[in-house]
Amino acid sequence: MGLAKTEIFTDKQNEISQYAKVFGHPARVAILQYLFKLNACVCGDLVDEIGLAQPTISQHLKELKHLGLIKGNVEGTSVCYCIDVGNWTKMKKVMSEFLDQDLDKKECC
Amino acid sequence: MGLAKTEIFTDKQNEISQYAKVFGHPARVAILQYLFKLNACVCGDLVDEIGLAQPTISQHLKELKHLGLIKGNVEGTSVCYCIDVGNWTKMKKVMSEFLDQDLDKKECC
DNA sequence: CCCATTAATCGTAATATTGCAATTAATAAA
DNA sequence: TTTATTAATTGCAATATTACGATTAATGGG
Repeated sequence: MGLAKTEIFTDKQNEISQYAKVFGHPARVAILQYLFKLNACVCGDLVDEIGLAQPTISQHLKELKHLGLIKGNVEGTSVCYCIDVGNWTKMKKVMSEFLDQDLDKKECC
Repeated sequence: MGLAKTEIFTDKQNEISQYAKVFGHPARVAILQYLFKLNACVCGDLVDEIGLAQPTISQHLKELKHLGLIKGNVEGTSVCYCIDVGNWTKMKKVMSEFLDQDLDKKECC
């Protein structure tokens, strides 16, 4: 099939997995880390920084933008990307709630 | 292609994306949440709880086990699964480091 | 206007993922 | 030993993802 049966899961479960999915590729992780590191916006030197072709980077940026984790601003011929702090914070709350579950007496085997 | 060029990324970036990838499907999120909720081990009532066929659940469990996030214990004809607390903690550290980056002055657009 | 620069989009090939029916393996019960 | 129960494995179809070459916007400089 190749497609997840999202309708049988809760909105929260789908939300968590959507965020996780976008982090599920090292290129997108690298892009986000680079945007954080620069402390300022970056354009297409992501293509130089990461060793992937321009269309590939563009595609990854699109997915990050689609989830709202980054914003893009046109500056002349280039486009400046940066973290969307508000949405990043929202995402962190959702992911933390999932990751930080009570670990007391969970093992039995 | 369909395959990520993992060799051009750091070990950390690949580690983060691997963890994220396994959380990138609502069924696996649901399985983990259920294991947390029960406060004890579960066997194959995951098949009843989640609405997917037994082979499908089995496959998802395999992926979670492969990353070490859950453990399985054979008990008679059934297998009891539970969270691997130690590895879950390790994973949390890696993911938190990535998610909790400094958000000060990151936006430009 | 013409050309250079930059990034998005399109098309496509290779591979991965998801899901399940059918089967197999493993153990327990009778 | 036979049978029932449970879970893993196999095989396969449908779809998604990844990557990139080629092309297409879109803007700026001359």
